[in-house]
Amino acid sequence: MKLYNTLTRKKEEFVPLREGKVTMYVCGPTVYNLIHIGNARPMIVFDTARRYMEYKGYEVNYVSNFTDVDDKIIARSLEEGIPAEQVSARYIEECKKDMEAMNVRPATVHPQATQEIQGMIDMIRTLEEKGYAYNVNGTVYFRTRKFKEYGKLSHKNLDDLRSGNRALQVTGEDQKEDPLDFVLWKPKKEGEPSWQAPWSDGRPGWHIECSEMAKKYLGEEIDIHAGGEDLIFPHHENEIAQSECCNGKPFARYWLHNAFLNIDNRKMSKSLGNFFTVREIGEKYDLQVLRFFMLSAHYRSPLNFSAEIMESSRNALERILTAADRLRELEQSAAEESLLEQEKEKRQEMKSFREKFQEAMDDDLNTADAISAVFELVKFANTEAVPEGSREFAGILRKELEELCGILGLKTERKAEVLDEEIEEMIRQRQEARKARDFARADAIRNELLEKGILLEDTREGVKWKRA
RNA sequence: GGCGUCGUAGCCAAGUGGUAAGGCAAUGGUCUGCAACACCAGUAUCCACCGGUUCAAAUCCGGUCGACGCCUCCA
Repeated sequence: MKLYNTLTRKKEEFVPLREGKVTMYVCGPTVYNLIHIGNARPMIVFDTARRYMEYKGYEVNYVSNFTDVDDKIIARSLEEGIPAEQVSARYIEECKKDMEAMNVRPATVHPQATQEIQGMIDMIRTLEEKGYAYNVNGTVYFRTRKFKEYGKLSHKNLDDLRSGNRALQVTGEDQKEDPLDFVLWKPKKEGEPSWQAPWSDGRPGWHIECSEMAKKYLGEEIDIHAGGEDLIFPHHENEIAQSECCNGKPFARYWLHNAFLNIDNRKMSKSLGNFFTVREIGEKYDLQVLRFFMLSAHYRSPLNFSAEIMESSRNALERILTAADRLRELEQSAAEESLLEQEKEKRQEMKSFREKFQEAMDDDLNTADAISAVFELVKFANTEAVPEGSREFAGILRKELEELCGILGLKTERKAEVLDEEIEEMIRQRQEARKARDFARADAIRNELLEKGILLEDTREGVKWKRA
């Protein structure tokens, strides 16, 4: 498969360091609040990448961190008058709930920064010993000038960066040797969480967290490092500097970055406050719809979120679920048991959809194109699986649909749900009215149910319902 | 200012040199008591605009206009 590598700005054939195994690190959220739908994009996209690689037979060691020490968490803890670790513990739990609802699988490991402080201190010491770090009154900085390749990921010209940073230099960063130097360790302020270290009681800089956690759980050299495109600079650039200077070898071979999610064509940002949490969206839609929406565009294209597009996504996903429901019914009710002659040919024909799907996914995870292959399979199933056919054929199609959807992390089975006795009774009454050909009454009951959010469908197999 | 991305039907979105996938919405039809689901049909002579290269371009090159991202915490 080919992946677009930010480092080389090219699509490259993916070859893991060790055959059959993939090590992958995805930068996770800072847990100071419920996650927003922008956070959800990398989670969904890279979870899909992981699922596809596993489908291809790779064993994927997938690590995604929680940043649980940070200014915003501290601010929140002061606001609520509770310890910072209570704030982060709460939002880690909430985040995991959202992930589950989006069908994002738990990572192999979800390390937390505060549990890995000693490793970070060790890394900083090594950097200091090698001359890549310096201590000024308890604050330790990374000496970017000493790392010749600094800027290779973001393809930045350091002189431009330095001139662009003039403003920073005059605002109290004058103790740095160079405006591009960044913090590895900072001393605590009153009331902040802190850890003992050779330079001061304090806490690590943001970038060193990921360098250390990737190293500890995946090794000094990893296959894939991923995250949002805004992390390219400075976060990932700094990770490269720290890791490569400390370990003396290349850090990540493939750098993957997802584009941003906009809201009604405007950038979403925490500081602007125009963001939706995943939780809020979950109140209006099944979060499978959000997942479908996220995968309907290529991960490197900007994606716009709006109510209209979510409606469209909901309906599109419904089409897939309806087809899956129908196949499951045919598996029970079709006339024949085993494959008919003409169905054997159809089974061969069916393989083209999977081929198209794989081709799309092999091409830098083109999920939009892969979804189109799923819809072609849906149409094929709706047309070719018939009550007069065999249960085996319906089953083959059902499994095919389930597997392709499964790679995308889309469940084809609806949540089992039991209706209120009152509603069941209304449905029964309507059936009686229909039997008596009292259609006025039948329609009245149907409309009443619709107002309660229950949509009825009369089929050959009897009356069915779903949420409107 | 530096680096980079994008502009395809009402909406979303693939396609990146060989003559426009797929989905949503809308329309007509079949099915249905009526609906819903499903199926069938048609639906962009054309891919922001201008010019160039080529037998051939939405796809390559140059320019124009427009939208946007990073360079600062941010997925």
